[in-house]
Amino acid sequence: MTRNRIKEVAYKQLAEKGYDQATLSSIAKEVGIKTPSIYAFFKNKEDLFMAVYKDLLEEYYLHIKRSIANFKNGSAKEKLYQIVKELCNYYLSQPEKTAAYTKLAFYLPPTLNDKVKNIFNEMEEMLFEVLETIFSEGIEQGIIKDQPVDDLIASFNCLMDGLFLELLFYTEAKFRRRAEQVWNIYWNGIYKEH
Amino acid sequence: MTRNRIKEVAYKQLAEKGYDQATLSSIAKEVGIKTPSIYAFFKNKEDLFMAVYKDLLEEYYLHIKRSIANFKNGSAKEKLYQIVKELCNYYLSQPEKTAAYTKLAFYLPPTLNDKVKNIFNEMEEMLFEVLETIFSEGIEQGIIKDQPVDDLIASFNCLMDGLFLELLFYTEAKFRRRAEQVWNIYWNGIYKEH
Amino acid sequence: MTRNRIKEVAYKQLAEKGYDQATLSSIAKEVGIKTPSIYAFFKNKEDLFMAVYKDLLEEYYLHIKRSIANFKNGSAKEKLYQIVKELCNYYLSQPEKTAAYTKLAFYLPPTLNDKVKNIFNEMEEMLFEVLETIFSEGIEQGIIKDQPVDDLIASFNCLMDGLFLELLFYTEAKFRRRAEQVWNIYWNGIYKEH
Amino acid sequence: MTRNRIKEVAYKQLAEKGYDQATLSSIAKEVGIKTPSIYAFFKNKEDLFMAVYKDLLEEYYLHIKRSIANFKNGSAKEKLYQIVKELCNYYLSQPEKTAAYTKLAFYLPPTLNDKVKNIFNEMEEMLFEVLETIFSEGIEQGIIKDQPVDDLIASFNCLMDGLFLELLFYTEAKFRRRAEQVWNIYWNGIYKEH
DNA sequence: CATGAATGAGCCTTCATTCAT
DNA sequence: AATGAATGAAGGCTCATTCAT
Repeated sequence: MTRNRIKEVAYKQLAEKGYDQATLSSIAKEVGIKTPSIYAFFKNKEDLFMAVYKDLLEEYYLHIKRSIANFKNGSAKEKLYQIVKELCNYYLSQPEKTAAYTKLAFYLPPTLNDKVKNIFNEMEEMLFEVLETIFSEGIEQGIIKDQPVDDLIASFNCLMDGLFLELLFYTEAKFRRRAEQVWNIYWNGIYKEH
Repeated sequence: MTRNRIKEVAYKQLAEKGYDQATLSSIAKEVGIKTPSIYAFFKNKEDLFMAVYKDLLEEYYLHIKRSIANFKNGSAKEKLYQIVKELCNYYLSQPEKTAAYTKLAFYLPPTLNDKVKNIFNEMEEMLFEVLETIFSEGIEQGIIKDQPVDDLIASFNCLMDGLFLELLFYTEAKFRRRAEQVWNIYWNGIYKEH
Repeated sequence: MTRNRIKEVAYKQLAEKGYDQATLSSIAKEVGIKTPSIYAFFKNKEDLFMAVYKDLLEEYYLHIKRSIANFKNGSAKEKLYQIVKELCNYYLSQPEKTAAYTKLAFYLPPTLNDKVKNIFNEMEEMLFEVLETIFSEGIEQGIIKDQPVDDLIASFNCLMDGLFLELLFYTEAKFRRRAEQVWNIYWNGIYKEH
Repeated sequence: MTRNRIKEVAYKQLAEKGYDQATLSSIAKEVGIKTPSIYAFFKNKEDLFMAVYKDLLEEYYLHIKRSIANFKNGSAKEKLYQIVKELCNYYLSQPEKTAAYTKLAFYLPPTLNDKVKNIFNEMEEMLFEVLETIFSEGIEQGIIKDQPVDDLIASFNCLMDGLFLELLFYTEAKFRRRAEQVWNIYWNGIYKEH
C-alpha cells in the first residue's frame, strides 16, 4: 500500500534529516512516485508527519507497555534491569525509528505540538506508575534503600534520558557497554546492603 | 558591532527554530538590517552558523575549564558535585545558548559535521582527563569504591547527558530539584561506606 | 440525475466565484461525488461550463421570448413597460442565474467565446426585431415621437444594460425603485405630448 | 522603474484575463523579469493587485473630479452632456484601464473587497453631490422639468452604467454613436418644453 | 558597510485529467 | 456510473546568494 510506503520513507527521512529537510519531493522520489501523489493520501505535509508521529509514539508506547507486562515476576532489581535492557534493545533494533523519535522531540511544527505532547504525557504517566510500584515494593521488601520514591524515579528517568541521548553518538557495541556501566553504578546507588 | 549582533540573533533563532527555520532574512529582520548585509560579515549561511557554533562550543568549553580550575582543592565528592552544579548553573543562566547548543547537536548541516565534531571531541577528552584524575584520587583516598574508572566516567557522563536533555522539558525549579535527586543517588552508588 | 446536479452546482459556483475558482473538485465536493466522476458526464471542464452556459442562455432566451408573446396586445407603452418589468422580475427571481450570466459575459474561456457569442447574437437580433416592431407601431400610431427607431432601440438597450449592471450592487427593494425611476424618465423622453 | 512596469503589466493582464489568469509568472514574463523579482516590490499577488486597484480607482476618481471642475460654467444641459462625453472619452482613451476597472468590479479577491468598496463609495457620493447640484439648479432655472431629483440622478447613473457595460461589446465608432443616441433620448425626457 | 534589484533552485500545493477497476 | 491512484503542469512563494552602486 502506497500510503504506508510514504509514511515509512517519511519517518526514515525525518530521522536522517529532520522535518524541514524531509521534503515532500525527496520523499516522493524515494517512494518512486511523483510529489502530488502524496496528496492522494495525506492532506498536508503536516498531516503526513502527524500520522508518522502518531505511529511512532503509539508503537513506542505499546512496546514499553508490553515489555513491562513481561516482568510481572522477578525482584525489583530484575524488573528495573529488564526495563533498561528492553528499552536499549528497542532503541538498537529500531535505530531509524529512535532517531525519528528524537528529531520529533526536538523540533515539532508548532501546529502539531499540542497533539503530540498529549501522547508524550500519557506515556510518561504510565511509566511513572510502573516505576512507583516497583520502587515501593523494593523498599518494602528491604531490597532498596528507604528513600523518597520520587528521587528514585527521577534518577531512573535521568539515566534513561542520558542513554537515549548517547544512543545518537555511540556505536551499538559501545552503547551496550555504556548501558551496563551506567546501570551498575545506578543500582549500587539504590540497593540496600545487608 | 554588527557582526556580533548578527551572531547573537543567529544563535537565538537557532535555539528557537533550528537551523532551517533560522532564515537569513529572519535574522536580518531581527537585527534591523537587510539580508545581503549579512554577507559583508559572513561568507555564507554555513559560515555564519559555523561561527556561532564555534563561539558556543568555545564558551562552553572555557566555562567547564574554568569551573574545574576552581575546584582544585576539596574532596572528590565536592569536586564532582561542583562540576554538576556548575554545569547546571551554566545551563540555567544561558537557556538560549543551551537550546542552541542542543539544536546543534541534533542537526548539523552535513558540511559542518566534521569541523564541529572535532571541537566536541576535544571537549570530551578534556573532561575525560579531569574526571579520570578525580576518580583515581578518590579511589586511592578510599572515598570512592574501587571500581573501573571507565565505568565511573561513563555513568557520570550519562548523568550529565540525562540532565542536559531534561533541561529542555522542565522549569528551572523542577530541574534544580531533579539535579539534586539524581546527584544523590549517583553519589550513593559510587562512594565507599566506612 | 447526477448530471443535472453537477450543472446546477457548477453555475451556482460560477455565479459566486467565477470560472477559475469554480474548480471541478469544489463542484464535486458540493455535489457529493469525487472529482473524476464528473468526467462520466462531461468531457471537460470546458464542456461542463459550455453546457451550463447553453442552459443559461437558452432559458433566458426562452423567457424573453415567452414574455414578449404575452404582450401581443396592449399599447406600445404597455408592451415596453412589460418587457422591462418582466426582465427585472426574472433577474430578481433568479439572482444566481443572473450572476452566473454576468460572470459569463465578463470572462469566457477563450475556446468558448465563439460558440457563446453566437447565442448572444441570436438573442440580440430577436430582441431587436421585437423592439423595432413595437417602436415602429408606436410611431405610426402617434404614441411615440417620430425619431430614428435605431436611437430608440439603442437607448432602450442601454437602459436594460444599466439596470442589469446595477442588479449586482443593489438590494431588491432599491433595485425595483430604481427600475421605476429609470423607466419613467425613459418613457417621458420618447412619448409625444398632445 | 521596475515597480511601475510590473503594475502596468499587471493591470493590462487584469484587463485581458482577469485576476486568476493574470499569473505572477505571466506578468513577470511580459515585464522581462523572473517571477520572484516581483516580490522585491510587492509583498503578495494580492498586494500587487491592491496597488493596481488603488491606482486605477484614484486615477478614475481624479479624472471625474477634474472633468467636473471644468464645467463650472454653462447650462445644466451642457454640464450633463459634458460629463457623459468626458467619461466616454476617458473610457475610450484608456480602454485597458477601463477593462481592468470592470474586471475589478466583477471579481475581487475577498480580502480586498472592503478596502476597494470604500473608494467606490467615496466616488459615488461625490458624483451624487455634483449631479444633485446640477439638477436642482436646472429645475430652479426652469430648464429641467420639476421632478424628484432622486429620479433624475438614478436614471442618469443608469445611463452611465449602461454605457459602461456596452463599452465592452462595441467598437469605438459604434459606441460613440450609441452614446449620442442614448444621451438625446435621455435629455428629451427631462427637459421642459416651452 | 549597506542595500536595492535580481535570480536559480526549490518548496508546498492545487488543478484538470487519465486510467484501471 | 463511480472511484482510487497517479500525474504533468503550473501557481504562489521563500530562500540563499550575487552584483552593481
